[in-house]
Amino acid sequence: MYSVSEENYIKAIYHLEKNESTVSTNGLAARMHTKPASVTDMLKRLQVKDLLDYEPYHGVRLSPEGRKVALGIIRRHRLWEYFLVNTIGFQWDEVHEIAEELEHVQHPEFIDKLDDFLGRPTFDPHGDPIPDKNGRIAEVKYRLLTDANSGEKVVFSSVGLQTPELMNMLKHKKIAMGDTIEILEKFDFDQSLDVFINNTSKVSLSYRLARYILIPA
Amino acid sequence: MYSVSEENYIKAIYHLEKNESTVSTNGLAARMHTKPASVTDMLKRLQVKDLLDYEPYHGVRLSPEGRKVALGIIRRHRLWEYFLVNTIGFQWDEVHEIAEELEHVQHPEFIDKLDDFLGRPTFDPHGDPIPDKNGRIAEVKYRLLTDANSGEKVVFSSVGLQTPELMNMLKHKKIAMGDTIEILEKFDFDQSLDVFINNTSKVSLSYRLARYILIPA
DNA sequence: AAAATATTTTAGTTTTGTCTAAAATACCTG
DNA sequence: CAGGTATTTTAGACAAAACTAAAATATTTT
Repeated sequence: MYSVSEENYIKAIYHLEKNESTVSTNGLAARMHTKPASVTDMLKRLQVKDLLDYEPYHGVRLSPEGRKVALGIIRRHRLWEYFLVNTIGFQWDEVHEIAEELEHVQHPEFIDKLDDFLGRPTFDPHGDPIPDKNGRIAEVKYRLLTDANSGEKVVFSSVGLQTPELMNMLKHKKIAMGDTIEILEKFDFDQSLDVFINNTSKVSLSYRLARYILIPA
Repeated sequence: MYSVSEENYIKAIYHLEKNESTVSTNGLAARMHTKPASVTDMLKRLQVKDLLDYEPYHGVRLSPEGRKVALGIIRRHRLWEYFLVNTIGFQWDEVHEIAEELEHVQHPEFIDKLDDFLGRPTFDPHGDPIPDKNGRIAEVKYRLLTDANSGEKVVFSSVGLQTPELMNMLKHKKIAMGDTIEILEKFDFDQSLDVFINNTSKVSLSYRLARYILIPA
């Protein structure tokens, strides 16, 4: 249907739209590890295919069709992540790259069968909701760990970013999804936090790290 | 590592080498549904990458490295076929196309984990042997159903071709892998066969069809 | 062995997706 | 609001993988 490259652009736009209302060429280029000129080229192609509304110099938004395509890609990605962790035993922090490849294998009948086999899961191992076969997706509200107050005891429920760098960081600090985090102290000086993990180990988290640790709203 | 297109050429050459000792440009073009000129282009590229030995006008053979790559692709293809049938419930005649896409997802660690999860199977649902992680593959000898004698009772063990057309044909005749086939009569006129399937139903098979039904040697 | 035929390669295009350098537009600041 | 900076687009190239048409090489036939 659509090429791997086209799908990756659609997916990136979808994710960027969650933060900014309209997506910029430079923003897309940064996220895709490509140059702004290449982005412009692709946007023009995707515009023709009615996957997005693109106004030169004024950013881009997904069309309804584009959003549908995006949800399909995200569905495949997250189902595969679920499979990799719950079926064949990967750690939750190892699966993003592999799912990134698998998500481009289309064949709707196949994906639905995989979905059934997995038991129609609604959340992937990172805490992100999985769209169902009709594109319906749970609206989940998280807040950042940095917004929790001193003394609060919360559950690590999702990550705000999925790079190997972040995964390494978390592994090194021995913090995993589902862990209980108690805020011991918040430092004004550098916004860093001291926390208590699972009532067991005391850890210090920088502001930049804590921003990507999501907890229930 | 290698592109999808490169992998498909490598795989095709590997399969063609099983019949002819050296593979022709036209033969490859036919199998790849492409033109001879395109094949020549690709052969030159693959030659540079040391995946094959190519002598202009005199055909091509895989290099040792090329053979290694081919076995990796075939391993992935057949593991996925096994997964599709035995894990998520596809019929054995529906899985070839999907595996054709999945086989190009690399990530060795992932494939080995999948292999472990499946229980390191040695044969795929079509009766073809699956290379292990070191590229070792069972040497299986089959003969064609057309070589069986009248009165013989044999087991349908593998197929000589994997096209939707053949799969449809077999489904229509209600013949599946593992079935017992008794040769009732062989007709000299058109080389067709009358056979008895699972001691139950009498079916007539054309020579062209029976040639693709493989039985233990 | 020359002619006819079949196979294969070369040459020149096309499409997709990328790039760099330069031009155009938007925005920000004084 | 004019000038400077930042962002975005255009123009022109390139590589991969395909194509068509024409040229080159092999094979087969007589």
